[in-house]
Amino acid sequence: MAVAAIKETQSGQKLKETRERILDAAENLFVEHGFEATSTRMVTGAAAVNLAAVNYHFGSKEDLMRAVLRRRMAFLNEEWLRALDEGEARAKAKGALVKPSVIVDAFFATPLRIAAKMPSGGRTFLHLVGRTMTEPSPFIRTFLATEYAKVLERYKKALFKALPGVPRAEIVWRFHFMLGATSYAIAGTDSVQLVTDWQMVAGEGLTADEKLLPRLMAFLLGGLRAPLPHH
Amino acid sequence: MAVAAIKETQSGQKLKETRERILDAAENLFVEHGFEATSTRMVTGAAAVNLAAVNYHFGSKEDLMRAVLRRRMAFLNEEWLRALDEGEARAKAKGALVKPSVIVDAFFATPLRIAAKMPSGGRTFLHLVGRTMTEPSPFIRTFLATEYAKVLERYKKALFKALPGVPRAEIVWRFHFMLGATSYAIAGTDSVQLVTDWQMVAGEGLTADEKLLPRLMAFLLGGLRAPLPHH
DNA sequence: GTCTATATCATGATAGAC
DNA sequence: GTCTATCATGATATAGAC
Repeated sequence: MAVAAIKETQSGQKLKETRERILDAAENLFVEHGFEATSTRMVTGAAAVNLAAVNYHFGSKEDLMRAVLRRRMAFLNEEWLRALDEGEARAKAKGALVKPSVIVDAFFATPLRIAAKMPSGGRTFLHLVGRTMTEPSPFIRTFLATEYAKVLERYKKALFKALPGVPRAEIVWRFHFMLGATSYAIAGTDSVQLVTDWQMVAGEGLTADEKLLPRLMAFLLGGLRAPLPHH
Repeated sequence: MAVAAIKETQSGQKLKETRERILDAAENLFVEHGFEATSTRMVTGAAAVNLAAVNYHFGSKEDLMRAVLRRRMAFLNEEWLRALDEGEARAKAKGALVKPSVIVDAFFATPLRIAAKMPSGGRTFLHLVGRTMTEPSPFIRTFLATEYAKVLERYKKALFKALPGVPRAEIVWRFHFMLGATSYAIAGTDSVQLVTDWQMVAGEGLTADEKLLPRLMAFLLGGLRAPLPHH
């Protein structure tokens, strides 16, 4: 192997490692303190890279945040579409409509299943997904809106088809309620400590319990299937 | 009336007005941008008071945030306890257990009813309540934890009594899910715009619709009453 | 490509005149 | 009680050495 090739490989790997270290550190800090309260100094310090590295590799702090989100959302979006495709294919094979419970599972259980398969248990990933849903910074909200748009459109249409008797406005409302319940449960920002007299590992929060998934799904489906309110 | 008395009254009113103006401006800005992204200069600018006024009247930016929260939470806590007292008194008069739906209504509908009675429609108040539930700043979370502790303890016990057959852990989980659905719905931070093909006043968000309350209650009760997941 | 050093600016907070 | 002036600090971002 030529020396030039080795140098290129090393250079490429080193570069990738630096970028990745920054992304990892930034993800952790953004999740823990939020975007605004996290400084680039904290990021470069935690990543053990130079102060200028963030701007060199990403351009700005906002662009770093977008890169952090994009890295996770790309895979999440793929998995969301894959899960819905699979549900629809199964239903088609049986010649039946897709059940609402299948759609709800495909959407809301997918992040939890991704997290469960991640090396660290994926708690940071879940916190990221949940916390960003309530970030006030406008650029994050517009970024998420465009990033999620395609997937959400597909799920919305799937739910409309699966619930032909239900007014569409009601379906949309309930989808938002489900989103709220889920993002709060996985965000790890729960300041309401109701759990003191019931065993829970200290500091681990709701997401620590592996029973979260069945519990959450039961709740969401109960809410989705609830009788319609009087008009 | 003596001149001294007039002066005292004027001075007292002026003081109250300045403090209140700061609190109003801070509430709006904290709700819109979050605590970290809001500077004291933005607050004093919006309140049209001097830059030093925040520190003079409140001590620090954190103390200002606590004052903003306390001003609303005090009344909210009272109303929460009053609503639960009323529900329990009614049930006692009938010699029956308090129904879970009464407890859920007392807790989750109370902020919405308070907001509806407020002059501006109380949207800022709702956003404040919902938004602070997911603020990452540690001092806000510990403040909320202590501020809400007493009320939450009472509601938790009421729910345990009202649902004698249900495992307590399940009740606590579902209370958290209900909290998440509600705070997300009222926080006004929804970046997931699913509502494009269904009429909604631009920029008003979910809380603008006066149908939110019945819709939310139907969803929450459906979730609370859902069949328990398999263990 | 990477880091040192620094430019530029906004922040929270305070001292002291009035 | 209110204001002006200012402090020390920490922020993002960049210029230029290596």
